[in-house]
Amino acid sequence: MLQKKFRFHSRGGVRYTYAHGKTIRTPKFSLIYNDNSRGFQRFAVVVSKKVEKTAVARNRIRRRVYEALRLELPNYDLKRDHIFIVYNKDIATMDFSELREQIHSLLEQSMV
RNA sequence: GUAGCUCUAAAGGCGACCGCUGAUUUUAUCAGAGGAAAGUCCGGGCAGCAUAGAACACAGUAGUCGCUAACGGCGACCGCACGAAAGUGUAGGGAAAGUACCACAGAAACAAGACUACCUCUUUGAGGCAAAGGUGAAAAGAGUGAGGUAAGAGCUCACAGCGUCUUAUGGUGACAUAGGACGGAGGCAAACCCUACUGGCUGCAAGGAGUACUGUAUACCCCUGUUCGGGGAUGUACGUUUACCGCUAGAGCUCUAGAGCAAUUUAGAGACUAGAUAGAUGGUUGCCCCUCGUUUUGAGGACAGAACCCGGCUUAUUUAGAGCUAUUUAA
Repeated sequence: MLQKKFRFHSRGGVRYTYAHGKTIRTPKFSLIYNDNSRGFQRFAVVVSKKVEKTAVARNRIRRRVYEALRLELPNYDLKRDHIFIVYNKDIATMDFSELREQIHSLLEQSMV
C-alpha cells in the first residue's frame, strides 16, 4: 500500500486528470496521466463494480495494484498524476510478477 | 445404519521479508474488520428543530401472560393448520354498522329460487319437493338409524357431531372441561371500513465552532398537511467550499453465585482503547493441518470488508459436535 501522500482521490483532482490527461489502453488496464505542480508523483486506482461485485474482491485488486506500484516507484520520479483503471478481474488471481511486469511496461510506455 | 427434526460451537494455525493507518515515553514498540461488518427492514441512544403542546388527518401494530431502554423483537403458554413422530408454521380483534368484490364453470354466487331427477293432476302444460346427481375455491352446520309422505324433506324422534348464547369448575389470562337453551342463508377485513393501542419531524452529509465568498427580504420565519395555541427578530435567515470537533469504554463482553420453566435479571470479580475519511487493517512467501486427486508433482480451504453507537429481524455461507423422533436387525 502506498502512503496517503502519494495517493489522490479528491473530486477535483481526478476529474481534472480525466479531462486533460493522456490515455494508454491495454486489455487489462488504462493509464491516464497528466503533469501536476506539486513536485511529486501521485497515483489512483479505480475498480468499477462491473469488474467485481463484492467489496472484498475489489479491495484485493486495488491492493495488489498499489503494491506493484509501490515496488516500481523507486525507479521513477515523474511529477505527474496517474489513474489506473482496471478492466479485468483476473488481476485478483494472476501471478504477481506478471502483474508487476505489466505495470512496469505501462509506465515505460508513458515515458515515451 | 438409514431418513428426519432441534440446538450449540468454530470461522485453519505458527512464522519470515516488505508495506499502510493510528497512538505514545517519536525512529522504536503497541493496537488495527465480521458472524453476518451485508440488506437498511424495525426499535432505541445521541443531535437539532420553539418550551416539543392539543385535536383532526396520516402511518403502523393486532391471541394471552411476561421480558426489555425500546420494538413490528424475544420467551412461555393457548387456539388453528401440517406431520407417523420429534417438531414446524401461524397479521390469530370485528362480517346482525355500512359499502365493494366473488372470474370461469354451474340451474343458481347472496338474490331468488330449481337444470336433471322424483311425485300428483283436468298431461304441448300446471303444481308439489329440496333428499340425490353434476359445476366450482366456496352451494343453508347436519352423519347414522327409525318414523313420516302422493313423492319427499331436521318435518319428527334417538344417538353422534357443529355453531351462538349462557351457567358451573379450573387457570393471572388466552382458553379448557362439563351442563343448559337456541339454531336465524355464505366467503372476503395482508378491500374500504369499525374497534383498541402506538407514533411530533429530520437524521452524524445530524449538529458545534470557525474561515472565505455570495445573495435576498423587512417581509415573514420557527422541519410534512389542516385548525388551535405558542415563540423569534437586527445582523436574522438561506446557499457553496475547506480543515477541526462530533469519533468511540459500551442499556457492551467473559466468569462465578442467586432468582425465574424461559426470555431476562441481581450481586461480585475480571479483561479490553480499530477509528480510517474516495476510506488503513495489506502484499509476497515457508512449514504444519483439513478436503480432493495421487507413485510423486498438484489443486482447493466458504460467505464476505467497519464508516456515529447499540438491540433485533432478514438474507449469503463452510465445517464440526450434541440431543431427540421414526424405522427396524437390513450394515
